[in-house]
Amino acid sequence: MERELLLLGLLRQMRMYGYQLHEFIERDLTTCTDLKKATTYFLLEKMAKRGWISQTEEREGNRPPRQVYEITPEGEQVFQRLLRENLSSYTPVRFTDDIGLAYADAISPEETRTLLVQRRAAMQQDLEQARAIPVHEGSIQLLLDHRVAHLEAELVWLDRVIEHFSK
Amino acid sequence: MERELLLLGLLRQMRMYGYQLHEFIERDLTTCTDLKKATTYFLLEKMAKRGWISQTEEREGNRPPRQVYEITPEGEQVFQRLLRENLSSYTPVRFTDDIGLAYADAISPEETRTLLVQRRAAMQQDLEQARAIPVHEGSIQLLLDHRVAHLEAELVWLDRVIEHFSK
DNA sequence: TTCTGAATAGTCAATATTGACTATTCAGAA
DNA sequence: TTCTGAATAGTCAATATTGACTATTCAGAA
Repeated sequence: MERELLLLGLLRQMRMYGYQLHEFIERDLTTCTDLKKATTYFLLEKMAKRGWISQTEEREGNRPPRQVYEITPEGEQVFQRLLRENLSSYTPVRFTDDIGLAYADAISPEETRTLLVQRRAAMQQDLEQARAIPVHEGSIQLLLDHRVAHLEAELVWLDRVIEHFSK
Repeated sequence: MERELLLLGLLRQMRMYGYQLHEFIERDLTTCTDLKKATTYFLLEKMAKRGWISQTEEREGNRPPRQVYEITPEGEQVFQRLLRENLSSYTPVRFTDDIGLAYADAISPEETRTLLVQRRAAMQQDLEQARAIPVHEGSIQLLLDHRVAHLEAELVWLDRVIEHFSK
């Protein structure tokens, strides 16, 4: 239901069409979810069927008509419920990158170390990118802080791991 | 491909049947992935078709026959490739729980705070559970350390967030 | 001996997700 | 004016994932 919450929350701020929603999520909400375009359209269709959102065909200039989505009162109810559910509960993060670590004994410590140093560089770069994002207003800033805090902790941990494979 | 790496890595240590693999993953590798039973069987079937693993029907006592899976030389090649790929690359973590935070302005700071305090309790409990796990040997310990380090950083951040909604 | 509920081992139809494609518009270069 | 490649807006068939179910065995209680 997180993806639904995500879409409802955006539509709550303003009516939008699928492409627009996907663009926005890709640009500003990648830390929360990885939502592909086709999935976006699928979810919008589903939520429209359930009456959470309404769709209106609209055309602008010469462009072909677009489905513009708007949240319904029922959708607002669902949003309120999902929001409280989300805020009050905790979903453990999955570290898919750790799978390889579990099998690190399959190759030499030296090679593991070399590979992890590459990983570290990518992480460092991501951290720098996160730090470069200008300060946002409101609660969006919390997400940005989260990303930075998380990556800093990850780097500390990864350095310990690299150390572990350096003997 | 992470799920495939996960399964290949386990089968590399010993031949197993689907139920066994799923049990093991559920018990010891939940931090890495959330792999449902049905998906496990689907992936095993797929990898068998691709020749990464072989299946043998076996029976034990009165029980109905089971498909026992074993890694093939080709599967070992794939494992080696996937392992190096995994170790050298970095996949940003997705914080699905942050979606709600992005929309926190939809409800009062007081209620947000109350809800987040509940979340904090669940997180704290998870941390305590993580700390209670006895020390493992080898690289599995790295994953446990990771979980603890991560949760500690998360708590620090969440406390700042709760602070933010306490004014 | 019979019953019951947990553990074992899986299947299947419904649902969700994705990569790769189509089709149009538009801005600016040639 | 024509061409080209990026941006816009979406679709669709193939693939992956899941919840809810079936079916058997087994240990111990009654």
